[in-house]
Amino acid sequence: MSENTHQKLRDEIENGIVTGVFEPGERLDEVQLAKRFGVSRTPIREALMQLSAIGLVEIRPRRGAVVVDPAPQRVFEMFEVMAEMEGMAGALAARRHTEVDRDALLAAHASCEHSAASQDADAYYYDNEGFHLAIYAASHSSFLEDQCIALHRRLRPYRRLQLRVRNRMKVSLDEHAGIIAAILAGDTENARKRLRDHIVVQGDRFSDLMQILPKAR
Amino acid sequence: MSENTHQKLRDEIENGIVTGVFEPGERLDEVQLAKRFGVSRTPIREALMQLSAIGLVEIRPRRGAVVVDPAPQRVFEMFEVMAEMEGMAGALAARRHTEVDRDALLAAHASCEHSAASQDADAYYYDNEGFHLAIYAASHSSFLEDQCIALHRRLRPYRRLQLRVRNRMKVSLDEHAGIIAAILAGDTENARKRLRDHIVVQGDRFSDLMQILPKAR
DNA sequence: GTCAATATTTATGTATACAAGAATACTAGT
DNA sequence: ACTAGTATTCTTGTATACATAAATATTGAC
Repeated sequence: MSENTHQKLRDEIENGIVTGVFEPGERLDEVQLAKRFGVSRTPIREALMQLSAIGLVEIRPRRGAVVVDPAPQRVFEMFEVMAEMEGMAGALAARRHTEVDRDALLAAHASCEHSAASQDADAYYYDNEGFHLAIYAASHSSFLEDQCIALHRRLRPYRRLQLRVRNRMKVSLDEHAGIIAAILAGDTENARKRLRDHIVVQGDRFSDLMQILPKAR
Repeated sequence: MSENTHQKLRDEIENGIVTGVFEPGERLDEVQLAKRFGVSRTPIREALMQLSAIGLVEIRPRRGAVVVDPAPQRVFEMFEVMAEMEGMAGALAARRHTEVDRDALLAAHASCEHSAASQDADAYYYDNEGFHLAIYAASHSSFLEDQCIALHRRLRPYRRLQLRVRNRMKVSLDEHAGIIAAILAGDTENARKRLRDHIVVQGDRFSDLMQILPKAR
């Protein structure tokens, strides 16, 4: 290992959790992970410590680490907060966006249109992320951007499920169009409201998804 | 050490950073900390890992950990986000607070009045924290509450400075009264606005404080 | 005397060893 | 056969050892 291993392990494991390689509630055995990644327990533990600090895993004393499995109520709250933060990012973006930001937003939106047109849910999922990242960047608040990215990341698994909902891509795309228009027009409160609703809708749909989720496991 | 050491160390070091025992920019030497707390480097490192995950320290590969010293711009952004989150908590509290919450809010407010009356800045600082915690709790969103507490904690050092500003206690108290009234009246948007402004004012004052800060070091 | 190249030292990163608590298996007694 | 108590195993938590990169000091040349 040439460079800092625990950093990479942190990313690997975090990614594994977010993409479902490690399922919620799953026990993360240190020696098992160590073998898996071909390292000793030390960097594994350091990675798990970091993940516990950001709330992705829970470490119970003397009983090891498990992937947190937030109650539906809590996930709903996370969407609620996400909605507010996205709204804030949109409001700031409306006020502060530069020409570079505008081009990035339009390009991201175009990508979404493209993948929606070809009915490619995976591609749309990816491009949608880019769209939201562009908004965060346009807010010109690096702290808000960091916070949004972190929360967005944690909600990934739940958001991914939502694209399976019928017609969601089309609706999402329409909402994006309205959001972009509001931001580029400099209409802060409209941008805030539209983004907030955009996420809240996802949260509302979430209750439907919770009905399906248990079966998937 | 009978129980999980790294957890305690994490809290100790975090507290040290937040209260100024470890100054921003200060290098956190592992062996030094290990000696200081009478443990080996291992749990110290695990504690530092956790602190780096929440952004309180920065770990540069092979170059050790330092207490992060956010640029003024970034601190301002943190206040901006804090304002929005507090506003959200207030809005939710206005809608969802129970009788227990109401009593807690009134009690917290009474404590603030008391310490303000006796011109005790330290006591007011403490009671003020209790007031805000009561609002978070009344929001009945455990995730929002956690986020607010975490951010509130990180802004502690900067907020502490602000009470030195002349008359700040009196003004703060008046604002609290308005906030409580809005929450108890169930006026969500008024509560949001008042709380947002309450924090933003702190942020605005912050620019003044940045002029003083460099001298203090 | 100053700068550069090299040697030494110091601190971090990772692995391993050891200690102790929790989970599990096993044995004995009813 | 089932329960309770004990023994064993397994895993985490902490300490220590070793390797390696960065920082510092030293020496030599100009």
